[in-house]
Amino acid sequence: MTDKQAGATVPKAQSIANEVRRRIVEREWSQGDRIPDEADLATEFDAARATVNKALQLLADEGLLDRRRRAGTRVTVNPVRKATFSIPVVREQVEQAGMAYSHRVVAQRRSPIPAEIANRLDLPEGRILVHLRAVHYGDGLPFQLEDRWINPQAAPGLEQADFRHLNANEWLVRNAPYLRAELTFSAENADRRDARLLQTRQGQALLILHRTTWNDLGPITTVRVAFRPGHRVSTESGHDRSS
Amino acid sequence: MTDKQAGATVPKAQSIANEVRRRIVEREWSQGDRIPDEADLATEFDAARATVNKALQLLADEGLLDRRRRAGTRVTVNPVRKATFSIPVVREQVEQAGMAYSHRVVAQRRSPIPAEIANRLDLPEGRILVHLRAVHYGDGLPFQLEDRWINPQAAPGLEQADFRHLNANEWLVRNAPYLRAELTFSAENADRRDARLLQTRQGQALLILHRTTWNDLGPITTVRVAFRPGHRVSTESGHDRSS
DNA sequence: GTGTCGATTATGTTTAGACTTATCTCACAG
DNA sequence: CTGTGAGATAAGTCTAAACATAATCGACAC
Repeated sequence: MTDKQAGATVPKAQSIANEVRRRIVEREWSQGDRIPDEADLATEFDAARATVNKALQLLADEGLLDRRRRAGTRVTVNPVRKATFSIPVVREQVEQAGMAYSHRVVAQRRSPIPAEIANRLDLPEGRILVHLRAVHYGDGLPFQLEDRWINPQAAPGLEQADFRHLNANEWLVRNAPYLRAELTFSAENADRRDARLLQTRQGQALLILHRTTWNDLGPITTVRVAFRPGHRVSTESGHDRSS
Repeated sequence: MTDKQAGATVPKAQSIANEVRRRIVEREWSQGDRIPDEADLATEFDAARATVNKALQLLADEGLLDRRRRAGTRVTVNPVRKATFSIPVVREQVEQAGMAYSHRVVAQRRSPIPAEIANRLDLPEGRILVHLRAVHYGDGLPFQLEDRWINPQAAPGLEQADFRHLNANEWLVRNAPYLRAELTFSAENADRRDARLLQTRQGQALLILHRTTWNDLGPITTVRVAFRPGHRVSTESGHDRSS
């Protein structure tokens, strides 16, 4: 009685989730309330318990419901809502904005890692890794600045790669899938080098993204990305069209 | 044959997902490859097809697999990995860092919205909303600065709320669940007011978070949060302990 | 070669039923 | 009143089976 318009049929689990979500948003069931158990909802919606389970799991993943065995399901009191960002490959990002992509490798060499990087990667200071700095352009204007360290031990085949043609980001994405990643956003004032490479002034506020990835061989790479001034990274956490 | 050590039993779907993930990361199955179909995997892992389905759905949600009816399941060529941030309530954020939380309302009044806000909220310019500015402190030092507009029409009960005691963030979280949210990170140089309220210098790079939320009555609130210098927002996208 | 159409197939979704497991409840003993 | 233990209960997981649906593939006609 909620979804299921003409066009595409909405899966039952979805429409149950939508209806429950509506009841929460409209405060028919308010914060902390215990909601009917799966069996009851299954009866109400004329569905199997597994289907109701799927719907409620979904809402629990969204952070709207708290579920505990035996204790039942309650509406989350203090929803710590989650936001999902998809971090695309630079080139696609640029091209999606309708600009022509190009990139330039500023420096590429093997070099002992400084303390800060060693710390981020959990490797001993002074270990030799591949250090790479590159600028990515959209329509000839700087789009982002990349300062990357790559661990050859976790990225087999690295020696053959030539980053002047294929950018490092894409090579890694295609050749070294990761198991774990850590992302951090921060803001920094552009230093002299940032300013020069991004063609902006020193002191300009820059959005910085640090990303480190690991696989089962150890850390793969850590990178500091400085976006061009004014760049925004956004997400939309919505649901499907409901009722 | 992968998980299932002594202690807690790992759900079968999980351990199948782990094993498939391992095969992908170790390139037994590489980018673009078609992997065995659900029925075959069900046989291999001695599970029901539904269980395999659940495992593969999980990996598809992670962005590791591409699944299409009839066409089968393939390893994603260009994994656009997703990062999930949980944006907690300020007070909890401060307290989790082991600091004492306090906040101060700098301004609170009903006021016509300027063009920029009207645009963000999809409301006509000049509409009267509640405008609120507040500073949140940790151990007496500025932690973040909040500049918020609230739409009373979408937040029933707002009139009674007194934000000098309970902060707006928490009142909204508890009283106006949202259906859709939009988050944007950016960086700005602190203007004179930012600098004064955050006790820093003008021009300091600040990490800015814009958040707007909607429910079925329309836009609820939009807020610009300026974090104290050096603040980082991070996420860790990992999986469970596998094999 | 090109296009159409129908059979085939892999995934999508649901169902009913069973068993497992955490934990809440309550009665009873101390 | 406090602790303990048995029982009940709600979610967690899995299974086997069925039907739905999107796409692919191949046969056939042109």
